[in-house]
Amino acid sequence: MAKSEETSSSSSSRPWESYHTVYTNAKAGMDGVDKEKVQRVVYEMSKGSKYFENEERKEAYMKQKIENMRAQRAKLKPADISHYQRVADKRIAELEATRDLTRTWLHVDMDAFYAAVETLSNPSLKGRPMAVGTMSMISTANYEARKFGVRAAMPGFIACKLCPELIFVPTDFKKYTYYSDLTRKVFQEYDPNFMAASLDEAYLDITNVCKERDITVAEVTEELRQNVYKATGLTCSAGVAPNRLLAKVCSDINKPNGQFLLPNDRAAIMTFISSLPIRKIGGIGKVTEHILKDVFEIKTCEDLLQKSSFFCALFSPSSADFFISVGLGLGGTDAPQVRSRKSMSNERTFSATKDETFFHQKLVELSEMLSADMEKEGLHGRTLTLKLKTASFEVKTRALTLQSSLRSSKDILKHASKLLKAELPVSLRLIGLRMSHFNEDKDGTLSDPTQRTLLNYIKPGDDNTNLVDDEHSDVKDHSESHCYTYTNPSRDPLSELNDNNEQVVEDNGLEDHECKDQLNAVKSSEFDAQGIETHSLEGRNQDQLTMIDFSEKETGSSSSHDKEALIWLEDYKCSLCGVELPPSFLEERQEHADFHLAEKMQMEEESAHAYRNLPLKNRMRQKEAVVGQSKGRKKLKQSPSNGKHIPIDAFFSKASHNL
DNA sequence: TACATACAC
DNA sequence: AATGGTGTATGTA
Repeated sequence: MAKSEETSSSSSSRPWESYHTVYTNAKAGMDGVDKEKVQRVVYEMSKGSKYFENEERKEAYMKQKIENMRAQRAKLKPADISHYQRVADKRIAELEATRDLTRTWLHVDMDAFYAAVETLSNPSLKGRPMAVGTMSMISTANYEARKFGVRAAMPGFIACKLCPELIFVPTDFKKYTYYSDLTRKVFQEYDPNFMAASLDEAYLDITNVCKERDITVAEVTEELRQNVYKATGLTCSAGVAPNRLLAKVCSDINKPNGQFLLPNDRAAIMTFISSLPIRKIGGIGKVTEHILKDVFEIKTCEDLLQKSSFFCALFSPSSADFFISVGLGLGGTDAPQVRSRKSMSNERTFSATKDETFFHQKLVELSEMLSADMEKEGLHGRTLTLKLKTASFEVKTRALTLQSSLRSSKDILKHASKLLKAELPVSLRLIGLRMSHFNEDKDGTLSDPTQRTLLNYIKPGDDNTNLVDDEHSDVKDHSESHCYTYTNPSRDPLSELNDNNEQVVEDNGLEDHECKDQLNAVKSSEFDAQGIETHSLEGRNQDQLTMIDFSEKETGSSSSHDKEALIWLEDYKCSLCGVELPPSFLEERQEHADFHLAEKMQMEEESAHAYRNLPLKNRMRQKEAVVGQSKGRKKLKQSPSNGKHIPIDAFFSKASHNL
């Protein structure tokens, strides 16, 4: 009753309490945090935004879902309930029979991993509140920052408000991967088949080590953590339990730099589980917690077992099994199997726009990235999914399954743009592409992984490629996304040419300057400076490349097209205006050509009389002007839509005749 | 198969 | 000014 009083008053007098974020959940290092203040600040910074509106929309949807479930629950008659209770009891017995207490699982979790690594490479950050990420999004915060309520997944500008002293460090996945590999070498000594869950988490079956070395679980765990520290200078926390689900819960208990052991004993497990809030369980998130609490008054894992009849009555069998298993303290104990990847994707966020030329450009980039990533793993896919996030944060996916699998960026682009066209017009803030339904590579054209030109150049010798490597394929990240402009092999030779280019050298100097400023402002490490340098270098090389492509082809083919005919340079760019349209855009290209033809005819007609009387010299000059214009456009290709005579938007608008 | 959700890090 | 990217699983139609 005290609770209902609370909720009813909060919506009117204290509006921030009804904005349910994830930022005030109990988390390691957040003990002394003034939650009410955090809640208020987050609300103040968020309200009125598109994001906020979307959160409200989602919240409303959830409430609806809860109401539906309540109604269904209310429909159950006493007879139904006793029926489902029998069903549940049977299922409980069956699941109980699968309990395996013979294995000892250890879950390791590095403490504030990204932040800790950054502090290692820049010790002046020690003891100061710091976050890894940007003003838009924080990946990790160190413990000093967490005291202020700053935490992962919080936007940086809100964190700033909570902690004005907060230092931001940009993410550098190369570094984290390097340290992650060091930790994994340690893990390997305890379990050669350990499961890497992410860069900073792993599951180890330490049953055998304990037996073989005849030492206690506690000793093994202490030793492992000590060895991780020796190898990396980083602390970690560990949890030990008879299954992975519980081990994960346990590793959180004495975080940071601590461990917690749950004995392989049923009574101990049930005691442990009984008071455990369901939200601590991996797989139970904000929504599930809310539903279980509001519809069934379930807060702890013990409650899960008490209310199991409802699961059998109202949830799918697999959900019911999951909830009951959790209530029994069951979890995975089996040996990790090698799972093949199911999908591969990339997506980019940008400031919301309706610019269809921009969309097209994004699709080109995403297609090329995705294609390159698939090639690296020798994959071909059959299902392509386009992901869109509208300016109002609504997420849409549009999928297409093909008869035969594909991988080339052109094919991907062709289908992706078809999917996108059907959605126009829209205002978007994100576009993504996902490929799934894989077939293994037949022709074995695995590209050599030595192609990481820039990485080698920037940070030599960071690699120990003989790591254990499980399914931690989620390690693709910024380091790779930065490289996408280099993934087109046909361009690589040119990029080397550019290294000797005078202008690039000059720009390098400029960039250095910027990096130093960054360094001072952020008090960051030299790695970061290099990261920045990498990024902007690529952008410039891209421009350089395009120019070179252009002039080469222009001079090379000028003899053959005395009528100023449109040709597709590099099979890709219009020789007349520079617009980029891959061969797969057949209709688009035809229209584009028609446009130029019409334009030319009109021009000729208008100036036919005067032109014919001009001396040859002037006619040449006129032609040069066209070329010069094109070159200029290439340089300014960051804003491609401002070219009046490029009707690319029209291609997108005419969605219908391509479907 | 298509799409939306939920979840994790 | 400003709220990410990658991957899996699951429910539903």
